Amino acid sequence: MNIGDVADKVGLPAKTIRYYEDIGLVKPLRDNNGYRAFQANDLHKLTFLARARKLGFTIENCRALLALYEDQARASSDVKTIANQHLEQINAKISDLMAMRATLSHLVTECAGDNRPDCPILNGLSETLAT
Amino acid sequence: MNIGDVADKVGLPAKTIRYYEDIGLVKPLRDNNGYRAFQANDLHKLTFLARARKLGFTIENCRALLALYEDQARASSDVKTIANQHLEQINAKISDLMAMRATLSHLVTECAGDNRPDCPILNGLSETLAT
DNA sequence: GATAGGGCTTCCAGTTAATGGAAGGTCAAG
DNA sequence: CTTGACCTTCCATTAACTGGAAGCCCTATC
Repeated sequence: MNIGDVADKVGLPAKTIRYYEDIGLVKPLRDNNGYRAFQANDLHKLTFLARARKLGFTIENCRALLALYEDQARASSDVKTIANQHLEQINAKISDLMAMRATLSHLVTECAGDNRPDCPILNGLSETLAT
Repeated sequence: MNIGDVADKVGLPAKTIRYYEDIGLVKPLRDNNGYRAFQANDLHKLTFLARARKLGFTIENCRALLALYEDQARASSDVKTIANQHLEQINAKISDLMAMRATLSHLVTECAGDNRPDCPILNGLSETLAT
């Protein structure tokens, strides 16, 4: 299967698939004309990658997960460890963002948002923030 | 004031302050020896930048906010618009992350995490995700 | 006066995960 | 045989820094 069809099937841009080949995540065969010839196994891996990336795993985590995915003798605990670390990072990001939101929405509600120059948002950014 | 002292005061690495000069956010004077000589106004701007960045504003947003900050005739509504757009982006990111967390933690709770190879996390990533 | 240290300077390269675009080869239809 | 849609590679760019090399400057100590 050519790259365009693969892109449609797995929901990744062709550019991204070429990039994944560049960094060694997939190794499609080549036709005589030089076109990439993707096999069923390549499609599985790309689908796997698309989903793992959508869940926010880094490329390096994806590489590790893919290796485990292909290792029939893997221990599920290895996978769980990676997933749990990632969950912790997600939680940390959510906390960060919620703290930002609290501070910023507090500033926004205090701002009249009119034609006058007096602005609690700018004041809040220039004075000490009660974070 | 030299860059090291400024870095300590405003809580930004010296590297970052030089970078901010590179992209035109601050324009410190220079001493005869070529060292940057930061004035009180530079410190205010850098403090402002540090706080806005900590709230997740992009550099370009910071540039716009800084311009408004220095514009005595600004309308507070201009600031509020930027802040509100940013709030929306924060909310969108939080939603994204919470969806990721839901899917991933579901997969994780189903995984035994033992020595056996059977792993619902990898299965979930290779099959269709119930996102 | 020599030297050692710490701080300062510039400039170049690398990070993440792609994305955009140029120049050019290939294929199927009409 | 030409047109248009694919495909190829390669280079540059994105955001916001960060790391490191090579080298100047300043102060203190021997």
